[in-house]
Amino acid sequence: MYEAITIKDIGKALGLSTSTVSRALRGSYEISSETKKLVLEYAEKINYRPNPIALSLKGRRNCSIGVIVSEIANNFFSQAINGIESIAYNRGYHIIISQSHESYEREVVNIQHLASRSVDGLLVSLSSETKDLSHLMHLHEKGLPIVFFDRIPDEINTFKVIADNQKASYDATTHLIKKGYKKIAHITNAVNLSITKERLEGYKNALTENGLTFNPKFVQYCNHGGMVAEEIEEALKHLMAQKQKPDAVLTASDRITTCLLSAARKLKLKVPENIAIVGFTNTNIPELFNPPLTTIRQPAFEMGQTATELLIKIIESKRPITEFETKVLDTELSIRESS
Amino acid sequence: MYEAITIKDIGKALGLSTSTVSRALRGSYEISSETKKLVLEYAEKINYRPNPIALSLKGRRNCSIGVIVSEIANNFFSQAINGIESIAYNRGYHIIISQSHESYEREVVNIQHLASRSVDGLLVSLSSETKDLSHLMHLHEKGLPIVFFDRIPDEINTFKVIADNQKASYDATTHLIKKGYKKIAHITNAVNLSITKERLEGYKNALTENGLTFNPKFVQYCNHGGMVAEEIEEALKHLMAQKQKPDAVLTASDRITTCLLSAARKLKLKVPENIAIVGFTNTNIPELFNPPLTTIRQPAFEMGQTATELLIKIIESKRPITEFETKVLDTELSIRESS
DNA sequence: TTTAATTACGCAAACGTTGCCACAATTTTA
DNA sequence: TAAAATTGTGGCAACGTTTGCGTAATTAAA
Repeated sequence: MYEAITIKDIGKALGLSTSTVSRALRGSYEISSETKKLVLEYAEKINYRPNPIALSLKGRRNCSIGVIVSEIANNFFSQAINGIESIAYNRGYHIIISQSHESYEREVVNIQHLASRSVDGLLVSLSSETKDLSHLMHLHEKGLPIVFFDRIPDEINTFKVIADNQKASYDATTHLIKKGYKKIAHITNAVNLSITKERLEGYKNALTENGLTFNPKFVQYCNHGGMVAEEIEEALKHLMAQKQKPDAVLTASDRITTCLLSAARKLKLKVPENIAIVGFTNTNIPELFNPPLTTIRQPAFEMGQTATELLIKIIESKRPITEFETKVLDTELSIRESS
Repeated sequence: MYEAITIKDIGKALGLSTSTVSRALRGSYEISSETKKLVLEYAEKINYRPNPIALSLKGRRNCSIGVIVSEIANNFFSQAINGIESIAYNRGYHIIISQSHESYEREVVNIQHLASRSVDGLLVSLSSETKDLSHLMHLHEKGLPIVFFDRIPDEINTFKVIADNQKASYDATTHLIKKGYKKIAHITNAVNLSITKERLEGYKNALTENGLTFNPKFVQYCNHGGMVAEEIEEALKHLMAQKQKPDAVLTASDRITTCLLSAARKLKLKVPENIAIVGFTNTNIPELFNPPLTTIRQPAFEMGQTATELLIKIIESKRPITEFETKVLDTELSIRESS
């Protein structure tokens, strides 16, 4: 369709074979400098661009990175993607973004699509439904570079980048306790996500270290991670229907935090008088909410950058890397009027 | 690297030639039903997936759509992308998302990358820097299906999908006038964008039809469309430094709207007492702002859906389509306390 | 029974590129 | 002066798939 210029056309025009042209373009030492010059100049003139598809077929790198996240309509992920892009662009890589919408099936399909289009590496944040990792394990074993960020698995040994979730929710919970709240609930993501476990851990630790007992009924899991507003409303209703009503909530994701504020308003609960809110969110405008939100901000941009640097390191490494680490980045607690 | 199963492997295992296997898989009439069954079952068993790269090289469709927007960290675009995906997924297409970050150069590079990876079609919303359309024109002439949405060009004749921007800002401005505001400013996007012109037009019309004179000094253009917060702050300062100070502002994009609210707060301006705000934004939570925002909501999801349906129509059409139209979808004005 | 039509399959080329091997021409070494 | 090494280039296979053409075997028509 787009009859692009090929190496053949150049060869024909210059009376050279395709192999000579190919080598000339790649600057091979076995081609005379006159021929090289001739080819290079002509290629430049007619604006020749190698066909990446043909290169992929040949199994060469094509300088593209696949990214899969659950939702781009999420401040954390869109900021992380911007971080990813900022590094990728400078290093000459293109990124291809895909969403799982928290669906295991979509995750599998999209990852397979990316792999089959032979991206050079994958940046993955798992969907909340994902329990079986064989789709990724398989690719990883075959040598496809993969770096996980935010929502990471235990089973695969590679670079991982996360925020210090445990410390973040420990600090946030401690802040609530210091403010005098004693019945602190936790509305969080799907139970199997790494971030859920880490954040729950920090929350628990803060409670017990401050002499409060952990009440499992105060933890509400949202399988859709806030994508379905009703879920959060239900969670809040559940909490408020208990004889022990919470006086504060720690929320574990961008959407859960805003949805909860919305739900509280619907249920005519005043924030923070009836219920205080501290939440993980990467919104740019926490102070514009009513009331201004106390937030835990993840270093999304930096996480994206770090993950990408590590991925490119694997991709471009001469020898297989066997020593991996998990980078843990600090979060930022900003106290405002919602708590 | 990922030694995937090929048609050759199937052939070898079943004692058939690759051509027979290929035809059997595609259900060709010249293959006996037994052979077909044999091949199909075996392929299913070993989970054969055709290599999309090889297919692309052969010039066939590969069921992928390239999407380019300025920023995914923008409610309008992320919702539009979700609309795009909802249709694409059902029709068996994958989408590949790319951002221009309002940069002409990035737009060109990314579009070329998408085209060279042989996507079947392109869904484009122009960057605010884009004036020269030759990169797209060229692809369009070669027959690559393209559908524009939101930020559309005049020069290329194809399907386009937009919101009724003119009516939207006409109605919003009229609303402000009815509320008694008389000095209405307009903070908008880069001057060359289609949406900027359309929205300015509606704003002007509303003013003149209500006996107010249009004051060019009341229009502030933001080349970064709100991606740079300082830009909006500057714009507001400019407006408030005039002897004729505005008493209301119509903002023309997601980020401009929220940034303006933020800037107003910084400048100790009360909303709506000192300055009323009505803005284009697709935030899910306009009522959570302080004050709740009067918004013009674009049907982002539907726009994405419509654009995708049209694109697939072009892609799958047997004969070239020559009759194109521009779909105009209605917006929704929701009046809240900011005006 | 001979010829024609049909069925079911294989061979090989093509897509754009790379990389191994071969080979002629030139230069160096013995 | 013959043999060997070097230089610059072309030929060809390969990546995975599709497809036009050829053909053997079977069936139908004459």
